[in-house]
Amino acid sequence: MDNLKGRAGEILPALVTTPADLKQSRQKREERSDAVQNRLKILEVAKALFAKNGVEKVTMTEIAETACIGKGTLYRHFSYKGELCLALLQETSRAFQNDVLSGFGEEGRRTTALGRLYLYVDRSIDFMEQNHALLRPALENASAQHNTDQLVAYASMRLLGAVLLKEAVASGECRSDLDIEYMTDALQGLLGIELFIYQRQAIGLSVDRLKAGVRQVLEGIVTKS
Amino acid sequence: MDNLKGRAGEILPALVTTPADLKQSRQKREERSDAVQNRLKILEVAKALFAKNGVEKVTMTEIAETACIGKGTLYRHFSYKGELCLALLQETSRAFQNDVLSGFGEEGRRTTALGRLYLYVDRSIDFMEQNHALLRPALENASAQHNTDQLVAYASMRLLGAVLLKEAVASGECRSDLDIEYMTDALQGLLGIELFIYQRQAIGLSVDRLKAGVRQVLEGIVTKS
DNA sequence: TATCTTAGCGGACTGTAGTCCGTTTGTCAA
DNA sequence: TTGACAAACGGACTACAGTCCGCTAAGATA
Repeated sequence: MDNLKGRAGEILPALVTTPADLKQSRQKREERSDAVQNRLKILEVAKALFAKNGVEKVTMTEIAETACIGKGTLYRHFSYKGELCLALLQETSRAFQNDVLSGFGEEGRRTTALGRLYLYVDRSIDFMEQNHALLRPALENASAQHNTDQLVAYASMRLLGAVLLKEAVASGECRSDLDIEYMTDALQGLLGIELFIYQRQAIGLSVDRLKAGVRQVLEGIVTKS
Repeated sequence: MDNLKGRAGEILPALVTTPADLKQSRQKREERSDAVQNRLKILEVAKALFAKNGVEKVTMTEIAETACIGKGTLYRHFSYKGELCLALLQETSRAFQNDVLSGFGEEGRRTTALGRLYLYVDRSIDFMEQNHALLRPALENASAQHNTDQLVAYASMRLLGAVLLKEAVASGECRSDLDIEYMTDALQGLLGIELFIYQRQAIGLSVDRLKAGVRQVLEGIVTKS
């Protein structure tokens, strides 16, 4: 398994760059026109099938057949269902990611480092609420898979949490003996999609309750005053 | 998806009772002798194969072939690999579960409710360290699956955390406005096997660091004195 | 326009999960 | 001991994931 430590530098830029962008800059030839067409067709078909039958129920074979392409072609574009989900999430994600990266715009600028950490939590939970159907398959087995996009997506989120935590500690708002590295993962755990779905659907907690809950945990590491 | 709320009463007794015990008390006829033999053979073969090739690599088909039984027979006993892992975990689990249920013996009696919560964390992490290879397949997709044993195992752990948290709040050691229900899930999240494996293997945190980390989080909800 | 190169295509193929159902056999009652 | 019955067996079968590799045609070159 890859060790993600210290890869922050390479990962961050990827956040604001789509895989397509990267490919174009790395490769000599552009993608062939039929390949572009097929990619679009796959995404279109997948989107429709997911909407109709639910992500879980749709098989890769079904997608290939519906799109009238061979399985080889499908797998050339997306090596498993999660990658397809990730691609469908791209548009939505970008807005979210830019928001986080920009420091949450005006709202973020008006508050402290700790405030931005809270904003990060709220936005993450909102994002999960809106996209959990695609997020689960997109991230499952993230640590086991060796899929680059998935690792990047996961590591990016982790890094953002780490940065915000570090800032909050540096600004003196959090206890200085905090194990930031552990807390980063703990935060990722609390904001994990599996836990989210369990809490929302099996336990029935509301979005606001989840936000308040994470906040309550974070309040615990705040410098006592 | 099942709502687990309020099922505490039925779940707790199951913890100290093996599936076999339950079957015996519920059914008229005892299990047929050839069935008992086959079950033992399957467990034996699975244990050996898991040890030799790693749980991930071993397939259900391979287990059936090695045990010289039909696939139907295998699936009659264990409907998927995780159930097999759960069965193999039974012995080890029981010691752990009894320990928790007994209130951590002498050590638990000498300390406070909060102390027992910390003990619970430590023991859980130790347990994961020893059994993660079987625990991951045993619990994966726990929320999605409708497997009874799995739900019981998961819900039992959740309940124990809830009880210990409640006691700690009742004894005045934790902030009284704590959202216990949320915190229960959060604790489950922090003690989740997926996060554990990620932190241990991908990030490389030590067992002691994990214990200390969870404790740091819990210290945050402790009544300030 | 003709030729060449190779990215991309597609479907046959392999391996696994999991089901189905006709057959076998352990157990119990007479 | 025998017959009846259901529990248990087992392997053929279906469905899906994912790979492989020979073929097709896009588009670069001249």
